[in-house]
Amino acid sequence: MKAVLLLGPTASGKTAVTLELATRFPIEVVSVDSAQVYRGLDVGTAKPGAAARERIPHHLVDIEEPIGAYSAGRFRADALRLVAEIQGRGRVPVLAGGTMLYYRALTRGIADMPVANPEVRARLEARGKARGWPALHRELAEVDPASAARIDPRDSQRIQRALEVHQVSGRPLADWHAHTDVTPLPFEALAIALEPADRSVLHQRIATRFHEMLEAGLVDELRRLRAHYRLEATLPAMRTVGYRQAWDTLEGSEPEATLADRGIAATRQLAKRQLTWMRSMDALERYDCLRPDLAAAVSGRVGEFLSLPRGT
RNA sequence: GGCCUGGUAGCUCAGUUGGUAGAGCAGCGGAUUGAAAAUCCGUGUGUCGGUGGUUCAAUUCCGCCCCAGGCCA
Repeated sequence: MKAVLLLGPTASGKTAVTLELATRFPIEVVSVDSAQVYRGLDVGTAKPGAAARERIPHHLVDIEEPIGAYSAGRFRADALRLVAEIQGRGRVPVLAGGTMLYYRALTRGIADMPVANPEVRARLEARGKARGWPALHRELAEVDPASAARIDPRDSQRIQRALEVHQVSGRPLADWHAHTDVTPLPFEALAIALEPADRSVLHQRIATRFHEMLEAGLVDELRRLRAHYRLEATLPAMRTVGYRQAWDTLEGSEPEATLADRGIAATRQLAKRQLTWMRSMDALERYDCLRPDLAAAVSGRVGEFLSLPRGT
């Protein structure tokens, strides 16, 4: 069985490519996106609209509450299940998105370690803030020297996670990692990567798109979300690009006049990190996402891939 | 037209009692195993507005010019 993987940074044109693919193949899209999973975050995540979702089934979009927390581990399980289901319907799964950790969890596996534990995290968070993360890093070195050596003493999130896993399971994180299941994907994959030949053009697109999001009511959307849910700035959904900056404006900690610039800069930084991930990954077929015939070119390649007999 | 203030990194600015300069933000490179659109690490990219003068040496002192803002006409 076959599946198409479509990776690219924000604003690289993934949506346009999937729309083109849908005109030629019976596809269903599995979103590889850590922000589009949250219901209500529509404008700022460039979520596919009602029209697109009517034409093409989209999975892993709007599956979690804004006060919830999705994860790489859940993504791997969900994506594997969905690929099988889609193939069972005789259709072609297209896994498209820009959350590279999710992509990695899918293709290279993820250790079967304990899930997030909110109570333990809250406790560690409080202690980290009170004593400083280097102090907790020294504690980590006692129980999990391998992870401590790998993690920077200032990297709050990773120190917290490593201590959490140890406290919950009694085993060091490094142990769990050493036993990561690396079973190959149960399907044949064509992995397409969209990268800009000229970064500055992507930057222009990002700026244009962010201004469009503001005009489309990004701030009002956040205002409504805040009225309906008990949101906190620390929630994953509220730390996403655009919503985080709009949050700061609504709270009054940053001026509204700088919102566009702050959002655009954050988006550029996101794109840069996504591109760093992509540079380090192999087995990708790379396309310049700025070429005018991008959708047609990818579509042609996908047609070739799907018509080839299995295994050739 | 006259006077005043400013012109230094992509932006906002600091600084050099004369020895060619540094912060924040932005940018760029990297890490990335259940919060990842997160969390971190590394890294100054510069005819110091132009031009002439003084000086061993000028971004710094002086003259003139240009530009921006303010005040007065």
